[in-house]
Amino acid sequence: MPEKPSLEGLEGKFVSLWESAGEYTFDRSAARPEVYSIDTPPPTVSGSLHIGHVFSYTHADLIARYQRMSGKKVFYPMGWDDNGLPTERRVENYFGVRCDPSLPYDPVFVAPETPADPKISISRKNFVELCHLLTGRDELVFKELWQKLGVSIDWSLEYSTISPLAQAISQRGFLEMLAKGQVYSQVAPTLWDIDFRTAVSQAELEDRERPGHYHRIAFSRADGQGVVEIETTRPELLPSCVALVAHPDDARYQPLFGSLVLSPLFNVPVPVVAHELADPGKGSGIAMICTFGDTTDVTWWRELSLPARVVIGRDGRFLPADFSSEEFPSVNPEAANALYAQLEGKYVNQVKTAIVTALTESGQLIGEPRAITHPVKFYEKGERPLEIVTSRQWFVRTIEHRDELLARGEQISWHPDFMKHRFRSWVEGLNIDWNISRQRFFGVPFPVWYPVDANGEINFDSPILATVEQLPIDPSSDAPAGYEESQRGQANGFVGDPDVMDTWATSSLTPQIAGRWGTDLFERIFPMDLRPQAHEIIRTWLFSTVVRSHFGFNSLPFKNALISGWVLDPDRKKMSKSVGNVVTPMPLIEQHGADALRYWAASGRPGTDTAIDEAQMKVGRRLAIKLLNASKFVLGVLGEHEIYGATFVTEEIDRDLIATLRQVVGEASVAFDGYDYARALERIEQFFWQFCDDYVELVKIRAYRDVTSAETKSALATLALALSVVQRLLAPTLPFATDEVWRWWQEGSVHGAAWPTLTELDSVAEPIRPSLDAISQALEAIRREKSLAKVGQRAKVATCSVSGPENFIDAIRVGEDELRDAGSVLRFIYAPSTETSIVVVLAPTE
RNA sequence: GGGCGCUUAGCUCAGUUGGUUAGAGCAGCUGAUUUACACUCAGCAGGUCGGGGGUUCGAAUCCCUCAGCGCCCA
Repeated sequence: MPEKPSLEGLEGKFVSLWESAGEYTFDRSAARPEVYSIDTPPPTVSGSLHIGHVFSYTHADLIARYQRMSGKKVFYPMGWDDNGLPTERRVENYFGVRCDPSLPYDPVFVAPETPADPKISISRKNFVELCHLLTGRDELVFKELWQKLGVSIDWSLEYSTISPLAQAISQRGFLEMLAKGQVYSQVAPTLWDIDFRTAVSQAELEDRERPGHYHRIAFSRADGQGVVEIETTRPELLPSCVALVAHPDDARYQPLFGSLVLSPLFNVPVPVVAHELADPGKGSGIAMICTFGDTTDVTWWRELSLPARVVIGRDGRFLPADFSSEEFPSVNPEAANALYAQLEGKYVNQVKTAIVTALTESGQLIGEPRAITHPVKFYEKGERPLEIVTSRQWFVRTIEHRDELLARGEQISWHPDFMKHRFRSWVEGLNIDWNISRQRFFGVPFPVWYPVDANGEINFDSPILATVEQLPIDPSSDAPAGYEESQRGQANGFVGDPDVMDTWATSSLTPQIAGRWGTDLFERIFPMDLRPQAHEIIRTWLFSTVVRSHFGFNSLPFKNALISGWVLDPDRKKMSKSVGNVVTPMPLIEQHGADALRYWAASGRPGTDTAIDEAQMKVGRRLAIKLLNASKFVLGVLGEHEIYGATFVTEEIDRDLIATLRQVVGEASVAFDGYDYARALERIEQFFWQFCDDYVELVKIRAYRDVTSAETKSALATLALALSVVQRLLAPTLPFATDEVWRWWQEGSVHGAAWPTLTELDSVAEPIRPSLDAISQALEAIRREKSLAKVGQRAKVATCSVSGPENFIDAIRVGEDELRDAGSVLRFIYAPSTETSIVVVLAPTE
């Protein structure tokens, strides 16, 4: 025990101590019922470390530590999400490179020290190597934070989502879904980011309010009987118009259904059709259907069996189109082609301007465009609106399983409960199957090749599948069984599937990856007990994990979902890179200590957004310091004597202290069992300060008085018991300070000690009546009197007059000796009364 | 447009099935002080519980309604 206890350096000391002792190593022999398993979120290592990490990972760790002390074999792995677009972007910017899959591998390529400008184009393999290099570095930085924060992870279970293990499991999961018909590939209109040049899924969409204009445009009727006016925000899609649509009940347009109109400028005859999704109240009540302006266009195209007139390419530029062809059957192809010649190769905004100008000249733009603000679909990481392009993609069937997935959501125990609404409303709103293919580079490839026929055509309908034993494979460098690498891309040869999986297609298998699916470990940990995560990824990570587990195992992936809120900046604003208010955790840990940050995090209840509050961290730090000092003091009082057991607790006041503690243990355990770590801490903390400020002050003198007396032994036994219990109660929240003080007098780590139980306090008899509250009231009255008189707390009290009902007076009598000692009271006077009062008269000062 | 959450002291938040005078911490103010702790201790002050209405012997708590803030979904 140090002379002057301090929190300084505890993090470094215990991180290595725990690691070398294997304190948190999972017992691989444990059977499922003994295990508490945690489906730890693998953070995106290419994002910056921020305080939100400290927040939610502390919440999970509080539960992990509680369960471990309660006797469970805790499975607490750690993974890093390093595959996917965030890493690609970081690598592009960090080194100044760009992936060009058409380039050959350069075995001697060395990345520049500083970002190259302009960007260097490199092969896919070189690019992927740089991704590995950078994520490897990033992961070390992340690991250091988790360790310094005292998260009780078993680091031998570390994994990353791009690792061969994760790739093999992702590929196996994919092949199993394919075998069961739960995944399919299709050439279909897909939401597409023109900058990243990849498909995106519904889960990655976000609506952003953007200014736009309604353009009122006149279509001529083919029968020459006037015009039909439509309104559109996307006049640039006029060349891709395939129909006009109105609601079937709309009397204004019923006469037109089935008739033809001519698209302005391009003069392509298109039918007027009816569909319920047309909104009679929007614009003129009739809209044009294009290929494709939005997802409703896709629905109309599909349900009304309309032709497709594709004009927007994968890079967002307008594709060639021939208005004398069957695809674009203009009645005036020369004029249409002449106009279109000016549009080809241009971006959406340029085409829009050109078409609006042309419409104005032709007199088919009615009135001025009307400014509006409307929601536009963006890829969440993207900067330009999504387009819809037709491409081959892999989809997981979610829509047809909607009801089963909703039922799964109901089976999860959500903490807090109301978070289940997030899941439900997301599943209810699903309208596209989950697209899991991405046209990118740093991800898990699909374990699939396609045969090339004698004419050089790729046969997508009979893919060549890898076997589970081969996994992981990369179809772009591995040849399928029965083929030579030289046959790649050749007639009668093969090609590899060029895409990689959506990062959630891998992350949705975290229980399988962490649990080493296929080994006995998996059976010991699945389904997991706990999924801790933040609420913004309910629709991605949580949802996709439920899907995979439902399909693969007909099971929930985890029983409990502990949802953390967001960390807001000190002004309660959402943190974001663009605002520049993102807070990095390391300096805060260095300044306040890990226990202090954990204390702040632990005071943020599940699901509650919480502002960064350094004042609260300081409170946590004070609590940790108080624990050091109180422990030092109590152990000093205990001195070299033997530690008296609970049976020595005989004095009324001591028994009442233990009775109170018993209640705290009960409440804290119930709270932790219900994932309410914040409530548990609140009760424990309140008891601890009361223990220090009142109980210890009261029994100090008795504890020193006569080591052979029963009353002193009772005080020493109570102090020892309460100290041991409090140290353990605080261990999940303050792992560093508690382990420090625990080791001053106990064997091993507090984190391997048993969580306090009611049973271990059973041998202390209940007090005859509660007395501590009344005694504390008296102590408070004495202190108040001295404070008001502005004298020191050691000043003498002439009389302390206690009046009240019999049980109140009896309670005070129980603590009379202690009050006399702690308050320097010379004389007590008792008077029975119906009213309770304590009157303190100070002794005259000399 | 549909849904969820929040609104309690200057600030951050507790407040369980409705039940004495609504609590805590921080900040503020007034003091104490040196054998556990100045990263201390004691005390004081501070609130029409967002507004309105209702149920009830009794409402921060239950119901209705309005307003503001935040979020989710469409």
